[in-house]
Amino acid sequence: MKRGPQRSVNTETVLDAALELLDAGALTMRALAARLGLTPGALYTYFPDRAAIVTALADRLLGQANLDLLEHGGGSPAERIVAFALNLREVLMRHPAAVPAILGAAFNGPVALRVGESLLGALPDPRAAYTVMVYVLGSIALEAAETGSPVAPEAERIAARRAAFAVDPAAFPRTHAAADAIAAYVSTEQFRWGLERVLSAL
Amino acid sequence: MKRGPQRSVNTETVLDAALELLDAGALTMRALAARLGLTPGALYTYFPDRAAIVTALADRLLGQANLDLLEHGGGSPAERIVAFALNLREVLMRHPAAVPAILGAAFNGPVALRVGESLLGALPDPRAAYTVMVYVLGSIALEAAETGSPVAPEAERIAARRAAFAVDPAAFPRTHAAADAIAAYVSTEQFRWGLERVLSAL
DNA sequence: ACCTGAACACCGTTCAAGT
DNA sequence: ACCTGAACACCGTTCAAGT
Repeated sequence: MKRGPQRSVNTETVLDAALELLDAGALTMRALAARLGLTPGALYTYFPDRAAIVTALADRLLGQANLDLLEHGGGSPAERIVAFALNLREVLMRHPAAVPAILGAAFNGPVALRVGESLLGALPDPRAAYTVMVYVLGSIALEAAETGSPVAPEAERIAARRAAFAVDPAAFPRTHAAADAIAAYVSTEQFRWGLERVLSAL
Repeated sequence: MKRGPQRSVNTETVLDAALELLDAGALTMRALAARLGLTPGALYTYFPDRAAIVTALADRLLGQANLDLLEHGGGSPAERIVAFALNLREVLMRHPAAVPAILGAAFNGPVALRVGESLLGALPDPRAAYTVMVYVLGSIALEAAETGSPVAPEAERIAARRAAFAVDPAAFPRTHAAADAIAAYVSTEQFRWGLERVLSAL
């Protein structure tokens, strides 16, 4: 399962190992160094501190989303936004532990700038573009917050939510009646439904 | 500025001190104990671990929002949702360091259940209600992520964003042209504008 | 430039023992 | 029930010294 120490260490191999550890909820400078066959202090040759590693990871992950779907995809601007958003959600939900970092470093990184520029191409009003970003990143953040690693398939996660859901029907009648829909809050269908509604208003 | 150790320690006084430390970005069990005139181990009489303190803090903060605005306020359901959302944003933005915890513990706490139930009263379709929650919590999370403590007034934060904003106009023409609007992403006006658009589609 | 060894200044949590 | 003292098993970061 685990690979041995890397042959040659560089910025990229440090990030590779850091992402694996972050996914496992065990990203410490000491664990990272050990995995690379180094002493903790050696890491400071590659990054100034731990936060810089996490920021670089966030930008790199954002870069794995397929921007072509937004820039050169088929269909209307709204359809291209939906396609890109679905892809971004898929990419980020592979690494839920990294999502809070992306929220934090959201718009400082070089990749984030490109995404923002392309989004303004599809949706020229910046207020509208930001509303979409808020919805997409907010959805992913809420979903990631309750997801462990490794990420279970969506159907399983929804079933687990449904099974764990128990509220007093007398105190919370509407919530109790909506249990099925609430369990499906983390579904692709809910994500798409909300996004399409939001886009229809912009 | 700082108060001395509390006279009598209980769950509430622990949370009071914990919130002050969280705001200062310095919530450690040792600092918390010291502020209460205790030894670190004594804290485990009140809470099972650090995470439980943060969760309790998140629920308590959510409880400071005025739910009456949503349940018994005047105007249409949409107007009541806007009024409550503005109030919630104000309450949470007083403690930006606590916001990630609220995102995480969003819907486990007792107060969160009450908020959800009331929201379903104003917006009976659960998919629509969740879309609103995503927008509101997403907005607040993005805003909180870039805010230090203590929180500067909104006008100052926007001016600082505008002053710090510099992108290559050749590489990012649309982003460059939208600089003023982008600086105002964290404004109350942007928050309200987006929320009203979202509500209009639901 | 890259890395080690060792240290510094911290963490959260546990637990026997006291009151 | 509440608290201390002391320990255990960790952290991130720095830095002189080596290559």
